[in-house]
Amino acid sequence: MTISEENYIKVIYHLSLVSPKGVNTNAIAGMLDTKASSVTDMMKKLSDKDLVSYQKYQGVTLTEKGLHSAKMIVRKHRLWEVFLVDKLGFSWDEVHEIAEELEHIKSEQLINKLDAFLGYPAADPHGDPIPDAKGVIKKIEKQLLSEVEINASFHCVGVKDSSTDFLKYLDKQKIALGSVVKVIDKEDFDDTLTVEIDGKRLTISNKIANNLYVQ
Amino acid sequence: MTISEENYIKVIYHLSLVSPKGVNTNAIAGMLDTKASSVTDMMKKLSDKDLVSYQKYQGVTLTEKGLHSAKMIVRKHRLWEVFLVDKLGFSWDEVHEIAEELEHIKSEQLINKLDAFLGYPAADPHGDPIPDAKGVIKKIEKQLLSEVEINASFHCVGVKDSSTDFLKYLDKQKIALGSVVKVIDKEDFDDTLTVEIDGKRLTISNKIANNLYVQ
DNA sequence: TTTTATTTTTAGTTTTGTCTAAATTTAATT
DNA sequence: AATTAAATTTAGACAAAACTAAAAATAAAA
Repeated sequence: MTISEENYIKVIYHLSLVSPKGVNTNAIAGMLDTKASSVTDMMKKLSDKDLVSYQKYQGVTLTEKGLHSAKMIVRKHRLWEVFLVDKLGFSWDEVHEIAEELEHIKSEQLINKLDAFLGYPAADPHGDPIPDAKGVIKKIEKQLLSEVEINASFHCVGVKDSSTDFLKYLDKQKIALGSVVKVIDKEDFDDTLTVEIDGKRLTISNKIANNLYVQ
Repeated sequence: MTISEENYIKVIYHLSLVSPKGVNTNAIAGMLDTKASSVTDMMKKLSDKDLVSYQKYQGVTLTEKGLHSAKMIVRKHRLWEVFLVDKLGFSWDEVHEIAEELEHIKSEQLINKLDAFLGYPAADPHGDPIPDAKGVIKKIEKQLLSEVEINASFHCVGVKDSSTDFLKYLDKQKIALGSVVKVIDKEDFDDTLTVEIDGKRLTISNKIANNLYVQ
């Protein structure tokens, strides 16, 4: 499997989680910053290799084989992210790009030894679950901060949108995975929250609360 | 710089150490398992990028820029090898291939953080020196075991040929970097050595002794 | 249900890195 | 010094992965 093929498989996997009936050409092109025609070409190739099932104009889904490949790529990506943050001291907004490269390193032995070295982590630095060596993903039960009841306490366990801007905002406010959050008050007009994070009081917009997972 | 370009630069660097006057096309082709005509094509491209200086039929040498790039690739390769052996528990005959992939990961920050994480090692698991962030390589004074005087004691510090077969031989004989070697006797006829390694007596062919560096 | 708009695919090119086969240059030998 | 041998380069072709522009299919709107 080439790097390019792996990138297509990975994108189809992520889009499948949102639209499991079939992923359309334009969506893939958008994610990969390429053109729809290039996607069509690649779908034929991946279909020949039995990694996706594809019928003209009908969108694509991953085959069993393709799904497994996708999970292994995601596994590698997330394990490398843990390594970069826990061992090398990167902050969580810096690791995505580097992990995009590292996820294409081929050795299966490497990734399993890395997994052991890291202590078999369940989630990456953004709170996303890490598939095990067989591809099994343990679901992490979590709610968006925007949806929890008032006056209960939670732990931050992940982010929905992991764009650099959002992660930098969290860093600035000293919000990290594991931080304890308690919703003190919710404004009816615009859903702005007053929260207490690690004992510090903070006002948070609905957009922020809608991007932060708690448990 | 593409992965292919980096591989050419790296090979030219290694060949330059043996023939500093200029590396010839066929030698490069041999190392990269490609054809001489492909090498010629690539030399034009690398020359345009000012990474090598190249004149038809006259062989190539690295430019200042090319030399620096080569050292950075070697730095990455050897640091990753240290990581694989010291942190992940690979044996020294398993790491080369994986490091061949890892050496092409782009981030400079990554490699400097990795260097720090590993404790700024001076040499890789085969005893080869690791260039620092500026490209400076501290020479390791070393002699081939085949060339040392009888009855003196040394430490193993590296290997010349790091082929899998040779490394496996060393593993089998429990010879590792750091092992203490004392030459007891040398056969005049075929230069076979009788040595004591970590207290254990062993007979070693000249071919072996000629591949093992001591200090 | 036509017509229009959008999405997707086809057809034909481009670039990168490779190849083969032929031509050229350098090195070696007589 | 002329001839042969070896190494190197050119010319032309190919596969992978991308592109543009045009054609075809599907979805949306009148």
